[in-house]
Amino acid sequence: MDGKAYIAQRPKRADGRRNYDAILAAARKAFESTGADASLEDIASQAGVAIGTLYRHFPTRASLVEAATRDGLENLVAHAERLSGAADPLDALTAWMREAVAHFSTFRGLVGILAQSMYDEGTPSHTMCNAMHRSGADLLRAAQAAGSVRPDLTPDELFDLLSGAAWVREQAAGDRDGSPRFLQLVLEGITIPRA
Amino acid sequence: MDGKAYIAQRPKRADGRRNYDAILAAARKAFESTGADASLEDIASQAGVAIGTLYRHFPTRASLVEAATRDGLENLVAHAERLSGAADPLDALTAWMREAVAHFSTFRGLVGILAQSMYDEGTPSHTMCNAMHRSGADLLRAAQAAGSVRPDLTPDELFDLLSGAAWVREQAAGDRDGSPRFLQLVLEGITIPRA
DNA sequence: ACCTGAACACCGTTCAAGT
DNA sequence: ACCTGAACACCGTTCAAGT
Repeated sequence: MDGKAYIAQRPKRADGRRNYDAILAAARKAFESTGADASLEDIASQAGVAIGTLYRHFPTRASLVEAATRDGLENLVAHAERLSGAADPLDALTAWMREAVAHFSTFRGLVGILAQSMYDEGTPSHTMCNAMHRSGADLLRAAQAAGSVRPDLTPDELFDLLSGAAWVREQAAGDRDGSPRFLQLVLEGITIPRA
Repeated sequence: MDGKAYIAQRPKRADGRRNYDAILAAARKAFESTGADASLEDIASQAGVAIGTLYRHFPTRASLVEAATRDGLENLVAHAERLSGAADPLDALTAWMREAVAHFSTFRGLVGILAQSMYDEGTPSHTMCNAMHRSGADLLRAAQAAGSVRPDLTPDELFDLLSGAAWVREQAAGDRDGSPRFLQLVLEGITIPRA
């Protein structure tokens, strides 16, 4: 709520940096196989460090999740900037939306954390969520200005749709992944047919 | 996976039935305030019984969730049957969809349990999910036969859309509930304008 | 600055003893 | 048939002692 969330930083000392990296690698693996509520003790032992070391670098689970997803979400924002000003703003928006859904559902439980972080300043991922919100809003505005997307759709609504699609994807066990179709239905619902 | 999930039954002996009911009441209250992962010990103590008694009646958390939501979801199915054969099949479908979203998001975590139960037979809520699937499919088919809904939409996809809307609603903290708008966008996306 | 691991707390789950 | 609560297991979190 007060924008004071702790953001993990890569240490300067060599041993600290080695452990930091090992914990992040173990965390990504554990999150992907077990979900965002994977055991922190397992992660520490997989990384070959004591549990206190994990807590020293990542005082909360949220700070670990933030650090584990930071690069991927930064890429998503960077890609949006590359797409902005594209020849076809609708193509740009839909391509970005597909990518966003994939990133949001990197592991089970992530999209819920991101959805909470979007409107809670006291959360480590809030800053990144704000950046994504801006990126998405820019692409949306361009597509609306081109007359390709219904003009009454707000950025908040866009993110609800993206999050819903990502959540459906995260629920899907292996085969039955309804999210491409989900997103397709959403897209056909919000786009304006070329006359 | 094997359809052998334990379904809680209301005991015949008076003291057992009293405790069973008290546990269910406490569970509903706890689920609504804390979510589906509310502490079972808290629920037991709120109900005025020992933890062993809770486990006797509800051997798994899933069986308690199933029992706590059984009546509400039965009503949803019953309502679908009343709506079937309505004068306007599209109105019937949309009314039912709104009701379904409300029921699916009775408390935080429920829609995830239901989404899992839909395709996992080894789960207490699977039977009820099947019934809801049938109900929704009937209303969908009627609306499609009337030419009101795009004919390529499958019941599975309908439930993905409903679940997505319910999940958005469950994430929303108090005020910002995007689910009515979410559902509205979905509905406008899947319906066929009357010519 | 950073690491370790024992210590504490909390909660889920089981089960022997009881009515 | 049903209830109780102690006992065990597991895991998150902290912190004093160490390098």
